[in-house]
Amino acid sequence: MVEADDVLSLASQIPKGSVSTYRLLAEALGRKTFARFVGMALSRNPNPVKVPCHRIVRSDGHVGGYKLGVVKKIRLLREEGVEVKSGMIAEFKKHLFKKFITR
DNA sequence: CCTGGGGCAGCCG
DNA sequence: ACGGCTGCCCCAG
Repeated sequence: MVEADDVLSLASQIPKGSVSTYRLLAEALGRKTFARFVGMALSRNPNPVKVPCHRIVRSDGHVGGYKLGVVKKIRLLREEGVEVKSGMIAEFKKHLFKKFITR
């Protein structure tokens, strides 16, 4: 059974300056159809300090949504060194983190 | 480019 | 507790 906490646990593994995707988290959970649920789980638990939800974007490199406002999400990413242009992550692949520790 | 359907844990009535 | 709808999405058409 996959729970919201599993999502948060994976999300917190993303290092500063990197980004990952809803899809990758879903796959790390072993359920590639969970992308939507991943977003909801992050939204449900707004813990900006422990869980950097702003580092999670859509699989096509588009920024995606953010409970506290997309504008804020973009600002946070920029502060960490990830440039966002026209709603897209610049050099998406370069910043992409996908080595999640699962168990 | 836009549209629709899928998937399922949570939220809300 | 019960059922229906939703959601920080994804992909095929």
